[in-house]
Amino acid sequence: MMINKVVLADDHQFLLEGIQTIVKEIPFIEIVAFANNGFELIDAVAKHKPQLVIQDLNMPGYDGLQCLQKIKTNYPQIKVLVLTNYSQPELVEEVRKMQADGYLIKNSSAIQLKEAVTTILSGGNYYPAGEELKTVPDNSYFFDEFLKKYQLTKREVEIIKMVCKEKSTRQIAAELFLSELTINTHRRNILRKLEVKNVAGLMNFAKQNQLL
Amino acid sequence: MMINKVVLADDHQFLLEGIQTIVKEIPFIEIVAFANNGFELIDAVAKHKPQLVIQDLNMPGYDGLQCLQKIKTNYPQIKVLVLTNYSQPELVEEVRKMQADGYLIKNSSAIQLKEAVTTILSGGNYYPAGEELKTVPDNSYFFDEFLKKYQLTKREVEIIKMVCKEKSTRQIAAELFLSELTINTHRRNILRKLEVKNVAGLMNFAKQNQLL
DNA sequence: GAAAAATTACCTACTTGTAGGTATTGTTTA
DNA sequence: TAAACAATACCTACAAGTAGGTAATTTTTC
Repeated sequence: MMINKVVLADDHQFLLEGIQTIVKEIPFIEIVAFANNGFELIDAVAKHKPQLVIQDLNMPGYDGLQCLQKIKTNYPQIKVLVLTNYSQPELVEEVRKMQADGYLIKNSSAIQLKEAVTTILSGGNYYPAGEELKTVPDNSYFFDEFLKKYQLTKREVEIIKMVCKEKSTRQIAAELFLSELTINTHRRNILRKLEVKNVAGLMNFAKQNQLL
Repeated sequence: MMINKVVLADDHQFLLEGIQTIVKEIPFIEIVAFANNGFELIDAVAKHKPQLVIQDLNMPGYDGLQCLQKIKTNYPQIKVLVLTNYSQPELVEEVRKMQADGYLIKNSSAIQLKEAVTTILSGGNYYPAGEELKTVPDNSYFFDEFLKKYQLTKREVEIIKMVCKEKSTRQIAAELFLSELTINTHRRNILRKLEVKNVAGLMNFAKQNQLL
């Protein structure tokens, strides 16, 4: 079996890393390039002629749909798996029309991602059934990997989100029926794990990782 | 002279408002719809058949280029003015190829925006000369209007940006060669003007207004 | 040139966040 | 069933941010 070349494109650096750690576990796969925006993606595809492109929708420059179209027009043999935050059914249709070989919501599980990749590489399609699109349990994180990387617990992620919504320690404690001291501990652990030193740092992390 | 119907599209609510206040000062203009993403834009165009569309590139869902193409394919008589943050010359070419009638970097002046609109509505094109694309002085804000709305001064915007870069009051003071007490005052005024109560609120504002 | 606005600066007081330590309980997993 | 981890909670101390007041100086605007 030949080695399959893959190009990854996502404008969020940390997500790129998360996807990478999952994808490179799949046998017979080599990741040959990363792209942070549409321009880089088009360049990378032209340069490496990969078997598979895994790409985000909604990147700066060209966006994902635009890229998809370009790739499928110029290199119809290249497979494309589309990732997105948006679980809008309209988008699935657009993506399908443009001949993408698969579609995955970003917070799917690592297993689903691997399934999608192997299915597509062996010539199949990977589209979620209508039901799956709606039920996205908060714990089936595709970003297990990403959470593992930063060692964040579910509670910590929950608190990060609340801090980003401008809530104070006191408010968070009240909403979760916990002691302020507990929230304090969580906040301290969060900052330590993310290696940042204040709320601004925490929010920048959250933004870069689409936790918001 | 007939009234020209205009549709505005930008995914940043505050920017929509800023653009609106400028555009509605132009005579013989009626703003018939706003869109926060590509889907809404396409819907609005189909519904209102405007004379002019003013649209952001880089919106969620369809992006700007995609929308532009759809509009120009289905309604070639509709004029489109493209706004963008990116002063990438590659994009100008793409936009021009797709038959847009004008292109404007978002932090141009209000006067330039008005010029662009009137030029386009009287049948002309509005594209920046190569030079203008590079020299974007920080004070020629197209968002005078937006700043006016929140009454933010240049210094305040500067400090907002630094706070968002995780800098403490002390660090900001040191970098600007000012007293910490002064930065304190600025921060207090910023929070009051934006009607938020902590760093998280400030950052959410900055994010929504693309100040980062 | 006068008026208005922006920038700078100080004072005080209080609230919130950051940082270190430790420890108990419950849950997950090897 | 141990062992590991997550979640809870307390203590102390200090740093940083928030909030009110006032006011002098410089810059911008009319």
